[in-house]
Amino acid sequence: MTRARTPARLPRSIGEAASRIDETTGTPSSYECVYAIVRNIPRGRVTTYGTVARLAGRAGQARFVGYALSNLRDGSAVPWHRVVNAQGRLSLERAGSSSGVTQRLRLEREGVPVNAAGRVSLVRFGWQVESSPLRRYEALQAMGYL
DNA sequence: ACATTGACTTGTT
DNA sequence: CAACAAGCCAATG
Repeated sequence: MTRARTPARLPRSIGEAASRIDETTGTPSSYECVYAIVRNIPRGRVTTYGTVARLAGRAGQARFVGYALSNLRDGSAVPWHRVVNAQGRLSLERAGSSSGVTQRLRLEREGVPVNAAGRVSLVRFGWQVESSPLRRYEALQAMGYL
């Protein structure tokens, strides 16, 4: 089994949050920091890969977030369907993944409309954590990871 | 060790 | 709008 690895760029306290093991998925702990943020996206809201990356202390590493989410196994409790790309589109649909249907259904079930082009209004349904006074550390603190 | 590949983003044309 | 380029970085062969 792989040893818990702490992302080098993260302050120790955040790194410790990241090292919390998710036994259910058995995923590498470096992904756990990403999952921690995603778990805090409220029902009926969506946010972008880039925003999750920023809150996870990985600004500019949106791809890493996508990679982490792709590593989730089926049935995970992490609400991955609330993460869309910067244009408000469902990346899974564009990638031709069958999970795109699941994402669309889950979003619509919680009141987030997806239009025919596979797009969500970030203005109306975007998670507002960015525009709040909360910044990276404070956001994590508020979420109980510091 | 090197190249390729993504559930990405931003800026430029 | 669409297409392209550059930047990003862990995983994979």
